Amino acid sequence: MNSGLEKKWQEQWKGKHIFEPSPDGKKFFITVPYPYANGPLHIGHGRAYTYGDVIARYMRMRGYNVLFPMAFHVTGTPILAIADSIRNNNSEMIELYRSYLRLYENDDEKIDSILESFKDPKNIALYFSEKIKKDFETIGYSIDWRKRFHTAEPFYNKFVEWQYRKLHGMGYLKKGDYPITFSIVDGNPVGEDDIKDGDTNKVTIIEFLAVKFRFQDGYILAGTLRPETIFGVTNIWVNPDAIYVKARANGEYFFVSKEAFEKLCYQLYDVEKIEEYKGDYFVGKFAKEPIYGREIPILQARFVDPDNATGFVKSVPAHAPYDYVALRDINFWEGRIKPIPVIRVLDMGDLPAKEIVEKNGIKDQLDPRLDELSEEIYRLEFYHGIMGENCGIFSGKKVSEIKENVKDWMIQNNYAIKFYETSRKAVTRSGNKVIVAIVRGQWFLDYSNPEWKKKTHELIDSMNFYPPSFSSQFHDVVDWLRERPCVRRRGLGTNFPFEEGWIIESLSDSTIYTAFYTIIDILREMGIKPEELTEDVLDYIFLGKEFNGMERFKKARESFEYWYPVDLRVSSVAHLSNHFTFYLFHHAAIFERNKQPRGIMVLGMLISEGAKMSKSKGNVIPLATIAEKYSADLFRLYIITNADFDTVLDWRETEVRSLDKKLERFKSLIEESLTYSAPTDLRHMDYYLINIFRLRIKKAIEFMENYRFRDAMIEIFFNFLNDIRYYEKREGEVRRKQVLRIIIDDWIRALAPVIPHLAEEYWHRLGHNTFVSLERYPEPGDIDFSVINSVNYVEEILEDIRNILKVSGINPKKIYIYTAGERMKHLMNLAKQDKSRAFKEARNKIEYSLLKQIISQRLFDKICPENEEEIIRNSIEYIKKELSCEVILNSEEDPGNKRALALPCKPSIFIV
RNA sequence: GCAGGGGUAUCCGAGCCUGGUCAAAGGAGCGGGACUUAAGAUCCCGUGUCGUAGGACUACGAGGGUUCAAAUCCCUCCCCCUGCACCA
Repeated sequence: MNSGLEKKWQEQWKGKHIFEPSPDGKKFFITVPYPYANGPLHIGHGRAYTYGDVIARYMRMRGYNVLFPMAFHVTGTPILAIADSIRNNNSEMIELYRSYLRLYENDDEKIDSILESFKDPKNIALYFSEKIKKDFETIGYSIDWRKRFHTAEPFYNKFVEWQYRKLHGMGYLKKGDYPITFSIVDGNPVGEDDIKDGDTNKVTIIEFLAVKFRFQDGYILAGTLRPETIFGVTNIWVNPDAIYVKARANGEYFFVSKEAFEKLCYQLYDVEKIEEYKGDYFVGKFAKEPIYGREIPILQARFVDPDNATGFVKSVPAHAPYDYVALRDINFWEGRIKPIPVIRVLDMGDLPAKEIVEKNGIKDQLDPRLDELSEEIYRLEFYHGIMGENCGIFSGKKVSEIKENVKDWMIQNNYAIKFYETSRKAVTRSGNKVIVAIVRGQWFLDYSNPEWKKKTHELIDSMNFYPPSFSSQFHDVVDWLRERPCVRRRGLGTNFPFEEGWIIESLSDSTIYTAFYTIIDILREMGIKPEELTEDVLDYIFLGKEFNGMERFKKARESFEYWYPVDLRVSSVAHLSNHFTFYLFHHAAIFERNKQPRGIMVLGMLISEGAKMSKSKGNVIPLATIAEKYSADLFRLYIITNADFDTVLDWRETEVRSLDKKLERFKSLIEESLTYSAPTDLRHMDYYLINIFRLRIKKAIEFMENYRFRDAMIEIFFNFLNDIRYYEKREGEVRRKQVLRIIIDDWIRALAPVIPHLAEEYWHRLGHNTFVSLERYPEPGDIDFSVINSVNYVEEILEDIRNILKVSGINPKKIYIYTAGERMKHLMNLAKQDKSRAFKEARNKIEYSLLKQIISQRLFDKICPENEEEIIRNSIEYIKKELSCEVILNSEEDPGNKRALALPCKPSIFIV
């Protein structure tokens, strides 16, 4: 809508390089996490950058030398996977990308050729980073594009490598085994994106315990999530129709289902199949439970799923509804099995499973309600259960306290091994089964290191958070972060420096890159080659360690010294428990105290028409269409004003349109004033408008100092628009146009951070030839509150009169107003200090009841003008006009006997 | 499960940290009026209940409590949302 005007100023800013600062004066360094460049961005991404930009622009106008850079993230598998899909002619992916390209291209042939180029992942990253940059320019962000880079560049690889050398040197890297979701057919780990419905129905990894029951020359493995009930095991369940396997692993023989065997191949070492059986082979045979060596029977049950855990289930009929019902179905194996209670719960008998099953009238083992009941009993026993006398060293302990200990104890005594299973049956997008595999030799960032945690806690204590409550949340996250795998087998990114064949994972390579912004353009400008970024060089630049030959890098060192640390990092709450926290950890580890982050601003998420944006709902709004469809300034104004920064922001078309009307109103107010000049003979209402404007500016600045731009804009945009409307009501349109000229310069500067294009345009049309973007933010100046108060006072009287009219239904001919005399003022002042003394001074009933009113309405706390009569007299014409009838002030006439009832600040009123 | 956040009038959404000035900001919607040939836009008034004088009553998820006074502080319960690890 404004695209011509907006483009004009964007080009001017760009052409004059006004957002490309050099070290000079007091600095402010603000960053927003870079986006992943695998497609067009939507307005959700725009929220963080808009906030960042508004702050950047505000701080610039407050006299800071502001750096606001950005770059592009390309690390990881998604871009690779997209290129693969396009190469494999995956029609879904091709259509998706075709639709993305249509946002930017209208020539079908060109789209095809670009799609063709996407078979190379680098081209996807390059194409979209270029487009994202263009989109951002259309929103008017004051970004310093000289700092741009992407995370697969050799320069960046050197930087990340350096970081990992530092971390390794400090002992913050670790190596070990790690369970992951995995596809056997693809031979790859799979992430949420690779799993069918993985985004809506998450798959997590569940750690089962596979209990070892001695059977023939090996062990039957029975999976369980409740190891503490092992003491009450009475039998083992097997599915008679499933296929089972005898396998060798870890030097022992195991019996498990065929499916479990496949999983174990990826969880244990050197797993080998020896023989296959049908499930009924086991039925009626015996195995030995590991604790006491009791012989227990193996029985058949249809509820046993061979594709869940090991395919054998240990049976604890006293506490597991499934087991109880299955045993009941076979008449407790002709009475030879008796449930063994091992957990006591108050208010329940010995056999909770029996109780709950009978209470709910469960008929057989396929009843779907059994899942819920199992859950219920689990909760009950976990939180309120005590281990019985037959539980060895655990007897008498609370279940919730020893559950983990039982697990450890069983593993240590070789009674059981771990078995990992997915939380639900899952397949990849191409339909291949997902299992849990253990990665050997996985490298981790050791976030559990107490010394590292301590440093990070200290950092958090030294920082500012917006909103402040997030400080404690960060402490919490730091406390329970554990080892985090930091390398992957595939994807774009930086090679792991300590072992071939690994790539540093995408979140792990994006922790301290804000430091890189300070030097990247200098490296390029000076023709420095990536391979020159040796450990010595980067130690010098970032840590100040001198070395022979450091002269060449002096400029980079100085730039880092000047700009670092980041003063404010802005991003959405989604980054809290990952990126933001890693950002803090890594800074705490690597940089000196005075180079650690100073502030973090956490934004709420953005939804569209009341729902989370998603392709399936069709409510995703691409950033690319915003400037053209609405105008950048309208978008920015909406983002800033429609919700507090720390709450959910809902993009609603109807609300955008209604905001647009407000913006149009603003535009016409300004434009209508351009041809007028300021009046020289200032009147009462002129002073009112000037002073209320100053007051609004003052409040706005106070809000903005805490980055509360919404509140600030409510003052200087919405409320002030209302002030102007009120002024016009009282003084007329022409006068309004004239008087606005007095404050128009200040007003435009005040709004410039949020609506920079309009501000720039009007600033120039007012005859200035500087950029408003580089002007100083207005100062409020002295505020005369008496003018403001007197206007409010008159409005309160009007409100009272209207209320009386409404209730009484009188059609007024004459209105009498009486202001309070000195006597009542005196009593009020007394009441403020000493209520009982005031009552003593009351001379009569009327005074007494008025005093009561004063106290109950707390009139003495109101800002009450001294000269009430004069104020009303000055506005009497206005009052008459508003009520269209005669208004008589402090007349000798007193037809309603109201004169004596006047209170300070609350004149009495009589209407005929 | 673990952690965090929330439930406010027709709807969206402020306020609660620092209790009173809160029938509760700001929008949207709805009703009435002005303007207009009309529609739209804009502006004004109204929008819990009752009330022939500026008031009273009932209200801020439910239930208790603290207090002269609670949407705001404390306790219990119910419900909802977000993140949880290789996914950027």
